[in-house]
Amino acid sequence: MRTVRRIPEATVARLPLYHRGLVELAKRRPVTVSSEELAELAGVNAAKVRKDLSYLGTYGTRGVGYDVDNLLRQISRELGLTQNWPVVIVGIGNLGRALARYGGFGARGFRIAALLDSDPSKRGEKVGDLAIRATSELAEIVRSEEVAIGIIATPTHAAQDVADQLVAAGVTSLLNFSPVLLSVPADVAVRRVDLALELQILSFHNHHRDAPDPIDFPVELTMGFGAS
Amino acid sequence: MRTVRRIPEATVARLPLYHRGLVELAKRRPVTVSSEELAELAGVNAAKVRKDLSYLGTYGTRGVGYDVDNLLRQISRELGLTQNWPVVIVGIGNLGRALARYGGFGARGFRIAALLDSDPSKRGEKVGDLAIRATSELAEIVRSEEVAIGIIATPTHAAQDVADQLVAAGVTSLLNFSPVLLSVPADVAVRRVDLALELQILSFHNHHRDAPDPIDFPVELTMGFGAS
DNA sequence: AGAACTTTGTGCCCGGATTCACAAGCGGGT
DNA sequence: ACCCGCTTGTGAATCCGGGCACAAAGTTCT
Repeated sequence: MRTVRRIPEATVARLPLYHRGLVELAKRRPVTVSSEELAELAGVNAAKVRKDLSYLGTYGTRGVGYDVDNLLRQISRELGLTQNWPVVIVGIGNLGRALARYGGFGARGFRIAALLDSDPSKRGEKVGDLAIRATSELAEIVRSEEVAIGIIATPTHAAQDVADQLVAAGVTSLLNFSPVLLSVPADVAVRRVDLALELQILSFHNHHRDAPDPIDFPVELTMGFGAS
Repeated sequence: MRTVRRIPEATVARLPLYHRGLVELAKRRPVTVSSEELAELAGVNAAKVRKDLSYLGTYGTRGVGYDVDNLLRQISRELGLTQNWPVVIVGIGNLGRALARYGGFGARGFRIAALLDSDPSKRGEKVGDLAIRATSELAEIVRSEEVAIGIIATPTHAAQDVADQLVAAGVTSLLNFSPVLLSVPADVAVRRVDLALELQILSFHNHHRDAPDPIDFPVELTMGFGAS
């Protein structure tokens, strides 16, 4: 085992799954988990679990499994969830409002620092226990609260402009709900959540289930994704 | 070139990107696109665009590019977007409401057939131009409207139960917004959108940007994802 | 007609990720 | 103290997807 290996992106994307599985598990049974059980919880292969966890270090005990509390701590540390990241939500329309009221963030290491919208008529309106503020306050808020993550829930046409403002203010990670491709400096991390895109992928599978291309034979539908 | 090749899952996930790019493009300039331009629009490599499109058939013209209208038609056909898929949304809380009012679905081949919620006090309430109905009507609605796609926006604890009901009613594709792993028959396609998970991945990158593990050296941050 | 240029379609290689399979290591029982 | 059973950690094989680079094929210009 090496000093500290670089963690593959695919593994990073699964760590939150293990994290959640362990949180659930910890409520019931604060002892140990085997890679087999954890794999079950996360919906992946047991060997993958072991390899993923081995990137974090050697925290398992052969013949026994992993100590739940310790593993949870290690994953949290690796994901940086020991600190409470402040996030700002820009664009308080239907989606922004829903995100603002969504309880799941607070429960998992994130704190909504501010809600911003460019529409003056929304100014001051309360959503949950935060008031909507002007986008002009963005830079000031990001600086004073040390916000590192920005959520973009604006209409499509405003997304790039908002992204630019967020980056200029010092935000280094963006979660983009608009269906456009944002152009940002290479050292800014962007993740996009595109709802219509997800439906279109499902549409593809529906379509090819009912009407497989004539020449094609009913090939095994490899639909393990999503759950996997 | 073969008869009809199986389309790789990775390609399927990109077809919607090309689709959107082409829709935008078609508004301005109804002529041809090169793989280079399309790659730019979708944020991917030009060779990848050509390879992806070659799975659909040979629709390009060497020395010229692809006919925008035709390509759009072919991609739509492949994704099954020529028909207007009816979808039901189950769980009309913050998120369900936002999804119900989100205009993006209708614009891209989907029609919201019904909004369902188990809470009797919401029964009949209008969201957009649809009234909220009882989950007991689910089976009837799915059958009569031939709904193939279900969106689960319920609280976490209800998600599996709702999934079971949807599957029992004949829905073959699920878009799951709850952070749990749904267990469904192998021939049902599931995609999960987990908001907290996305933030946790961003958290990882933030964390490892500020405080790379001491033993580790500041390795090149491979953050092309999301935008790529 | 032919040369010069453009852009597709794809063979090939490479790197990353998944999975298998097994040796190494730990605990419990005798 | 030793053996047996269980579970981790990881080499090795495989699979899949990305990207280069180039031949094939079309267009335009002279």
